[in-house]
Amino acid sequence: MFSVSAKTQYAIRAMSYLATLGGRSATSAEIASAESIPSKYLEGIMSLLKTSGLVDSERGKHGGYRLAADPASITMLSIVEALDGSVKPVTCVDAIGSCAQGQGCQPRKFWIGLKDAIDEYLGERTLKDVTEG
Amino acid sequence: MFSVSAKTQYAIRAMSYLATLGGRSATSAEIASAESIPSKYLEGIMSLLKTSGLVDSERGKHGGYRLAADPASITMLSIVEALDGSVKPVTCVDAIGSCAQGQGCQPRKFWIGLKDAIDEYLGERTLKDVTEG
DNA sequence: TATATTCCTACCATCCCGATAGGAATACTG
DNA sequence: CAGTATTCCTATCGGGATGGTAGGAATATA
Ligand code: FES
Ligand code: FES
Repeated sequence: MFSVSAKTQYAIRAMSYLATLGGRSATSAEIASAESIPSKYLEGIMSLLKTSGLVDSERGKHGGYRLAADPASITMLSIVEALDGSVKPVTCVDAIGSCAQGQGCQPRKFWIGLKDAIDEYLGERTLKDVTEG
Repeated sequence: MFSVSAKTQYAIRAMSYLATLGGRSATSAEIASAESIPSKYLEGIMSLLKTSGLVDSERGKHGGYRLAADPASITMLSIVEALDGSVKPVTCVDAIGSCAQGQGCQPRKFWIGLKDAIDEYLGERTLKDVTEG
């Protein structure tokens, strides 16, 4: 239960690898090789990270990816959300009525509390913590 | 991300309904009707709850289900685990080496910390809290 | 015997996910 | 300009999980 998608695990390992380079840039292929990630699959992941503004990219020869910010200021929550979207134990977390149960049910507050607990854990740890810890 | 299966949501609503009966027993059909759950699907869910010892059952005419314990002593974690298994952000939470990454990777502690945070939240709330709150 | 229920097994449709393929756009190099 | 290395885009595929249904066997009551 609550298993994390391979996509997100890959993304975090990739970000972690970039963090060890001290600002140097790396190609998708280099990261894939270093972290044992299917190379072609990683390309798509890096694109998502780019779209979310977590990494910067340059195309063409000598292109590659680099972190867009300091590892200490990139929260794990931002990485997770970039790939799998925001934490939603149930579909009605923000808008009540978006559940199968129209008007909300008893356990709803409980699920929202769970979301808050997860968000808090993910939000207060940074890429730096994870890479060094 | 981290969405809860319909199965588990159904189970919690069913347990919550049983909790309101004050020890009286209810048939699967009654619960299904009261909580708008596909009746035949709920049958399977109730069986799982039975196997896990969370409810008691009686067969035959005038059979049905009742809570096996006081709502205040049934943790939400026990319900969740009965249906979707234990919380496992990554496959190697207990046994290192059971991940694709053989020897463990940097983010592993981070994932285990997440598991602990979720387990704590689920473990310290009871069916009573959820049904009344 | 008739009826109401739990319980068991099989099945199905659909969606999601991890992964691959092929190429277009872009940028550097000589 | 030609060649090459890279990001980026789109399409596709196989497998597995998931939500849900069907049918009936076992069991208990009346
Ligand atoms: S109505 Fe959304 S969780 Fe019950
Ligand atoms: S080795 Fe299990 S999470 Fe990385």
